[in-house]
Amino acid sequence: MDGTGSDAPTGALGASRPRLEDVAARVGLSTASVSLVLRGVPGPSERTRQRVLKAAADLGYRPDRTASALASKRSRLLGVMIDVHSAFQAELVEHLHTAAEEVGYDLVLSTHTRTRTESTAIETLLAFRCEALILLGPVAPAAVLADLGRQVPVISLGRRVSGAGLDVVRSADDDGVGQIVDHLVGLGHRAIVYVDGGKGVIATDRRRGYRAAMRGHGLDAQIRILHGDLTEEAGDRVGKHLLDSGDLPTAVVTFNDRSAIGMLTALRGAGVAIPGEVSVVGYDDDTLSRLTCFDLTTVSQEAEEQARQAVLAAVERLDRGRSASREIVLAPSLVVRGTTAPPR
Amino acid sequence: MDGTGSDAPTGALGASRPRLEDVAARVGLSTASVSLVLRGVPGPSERTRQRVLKAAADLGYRPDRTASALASKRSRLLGVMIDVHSAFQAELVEHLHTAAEEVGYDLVLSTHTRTRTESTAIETLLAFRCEALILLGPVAPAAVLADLGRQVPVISLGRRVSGAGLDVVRSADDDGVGQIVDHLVGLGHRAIVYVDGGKGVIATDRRRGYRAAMRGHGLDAQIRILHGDLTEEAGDRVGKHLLDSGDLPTAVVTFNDRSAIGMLTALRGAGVAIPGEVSVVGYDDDTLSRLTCFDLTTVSQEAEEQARQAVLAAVERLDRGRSASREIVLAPSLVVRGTTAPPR
DNA sequence: ACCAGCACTTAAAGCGCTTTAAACGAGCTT
DNA sequence: AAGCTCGTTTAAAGCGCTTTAAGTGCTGGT
Repeated sequence: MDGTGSDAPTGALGASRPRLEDVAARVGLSTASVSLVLRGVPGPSERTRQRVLKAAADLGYRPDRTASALASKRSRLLGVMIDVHSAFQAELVEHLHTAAEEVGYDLVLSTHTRTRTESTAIETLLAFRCEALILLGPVAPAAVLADLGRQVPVISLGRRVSGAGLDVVRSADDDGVGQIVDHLVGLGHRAIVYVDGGKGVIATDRRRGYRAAMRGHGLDAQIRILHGDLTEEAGDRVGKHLLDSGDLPTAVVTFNDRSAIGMLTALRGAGVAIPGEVSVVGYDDDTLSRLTCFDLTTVSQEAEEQARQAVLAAVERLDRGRSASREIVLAPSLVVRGTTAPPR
Repeated sequence: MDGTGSDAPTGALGASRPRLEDVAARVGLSTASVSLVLRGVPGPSERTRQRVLKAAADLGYRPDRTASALASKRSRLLGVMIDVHSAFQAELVEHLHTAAEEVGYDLVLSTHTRTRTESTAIETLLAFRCEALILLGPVAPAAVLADLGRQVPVISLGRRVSGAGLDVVRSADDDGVGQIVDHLVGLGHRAIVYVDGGKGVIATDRRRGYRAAMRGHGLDAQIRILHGDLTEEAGDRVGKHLLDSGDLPTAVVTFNDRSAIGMLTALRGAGVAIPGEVSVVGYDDDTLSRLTCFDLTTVSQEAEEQARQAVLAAVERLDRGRSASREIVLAPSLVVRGTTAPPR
């Protein structure tokens, strides 16, 4: 150790690391044998296997993905497009990682942001030669996704895409909202307002779920949908609007947890007791919603299961030759916390 | 369009896409020329250039990163390790993306989670042959990072790492907290409590900043530090503790915005007017803090500038041969919003 | 005419790995 | 002794690109 504090490598790829050939030379075998051993392909004798493994370890050999991808024409890479700002998607990524690892694939993440479009993110994934793409809540038109799906297996996670030949893994959003309404009605609520989440496919499903459930309980007349979007901001705004209108419902259901948190803050800030005077419910079971300071009743989307199913769908196409598209709809589950109670 | 909904590719890499050779054949040139044109290397004539570009476009040619990385021994990839759960890091990633793009590099993201250690995340990055690593708030011991830095240029973003030969880009955390204290004292506060953020390097710096600033104002006797951590949970807990103690200060400074939000909720929930009775300040200028429902006074870390500097540091090492390590310390800036006011 | 110099263009040798067909011995038959 | 099989190993041909030295055909100077 020279401790000069300035001995970091400067060149492109640093000192050349050991190659397959170096390992082979060390044990006096061909690179072919070493390759077979290292990939766990049956063939080499036990003795060879041990010697190779030892040599590789001694040399600190680590295969070069780039080279093996090129040679094998398999990258064993799944491309994941995310919105790096979404807490829920962050959670999905975590589960995708473990699921992919279990089946021997690696993930490459690409994010779309205000300054980076969805298609740029996808381009990047394609340039890495990902074998399949898992898109989290893609917003691109179905036709575009269908096109993409013709080049590479595509799994849409969270968003319904009909007739595009893609695989879809999602949870039954309408059912989720239905469960919320059932829960509230069960507590005795009737004046249940819904704060909408915009014009996306998911928002449509949830809104429909609200309508259907209200009608199912004979509350057609009580259906009341307020304009909102995906942010805390929207919840706050709608909350203030409700307060101003002087026509507070006994329960508010919002498109997602973020919106619910805005709503919560607006109402509490105005001295409204929750759940004493008004019950509030969100959707997503966001990390935020679990905090004791919010303690929000919400709906869990079973992130782990969705992730597992998405990876499974990819593997079925890649390794098991499935070619027909599949849609997997999971049942969401209500998580009752502290923001719901019988109406006063 | 056959619209059967089941025509997605099933094989490993889908139908083989056009190669350099195909483009070359189409214009009757060698692959060498095409490669030169496509990479914008000077040499080919204008006429050739045009024809190649057209042919490539017609064929929908997209270079194979894997192959070119292998051949050129340059991946032009920067590895970024993030904690996918952090909103602030998400923002950094966004800026890193644009900064990297400007200098012709691409990013590969790897995340560490509860189930995926920091070193696994780094291994992945290395396997992709990233030319430099940008680690967001790494927690590994300095010695480990120093070791890594011997293999590949490493930039620690946000965390101070002394004498390990790495580049560091961070903001002056002590100064940031100092600015907060100055602001509060300027408003007339004296009883200013600090809620700590644990035992990390960053927490240490901020705590020190608080102490120094208090002393600077002759408020040694008022120094009061409460145990906390990085979560909303902690803020909430400490807030309740303050309420119970019956000894409310006139201002509370917390380690980060998340903690501040917990604090805010706890105090408001107990009917304490903010900023009327107590002022609250966070740190990070988190997306959350900007919401009208929190409207938190906080300190901005200049995410964009930090990202730009980190990429610059990498490029200096990779393309400009710098070998001495560098530490870039940016000045944070106070963002005054609605949770601070003169004491009652 | 001849060659130097210039502007382009290209053949060919890899990059570090995978993969396939072929080679090799050793142990069996017949 | 020739022929077979079987288990193990390997030579060699790529994967799709980059890169370098060597080519080509010009022009213009002498």
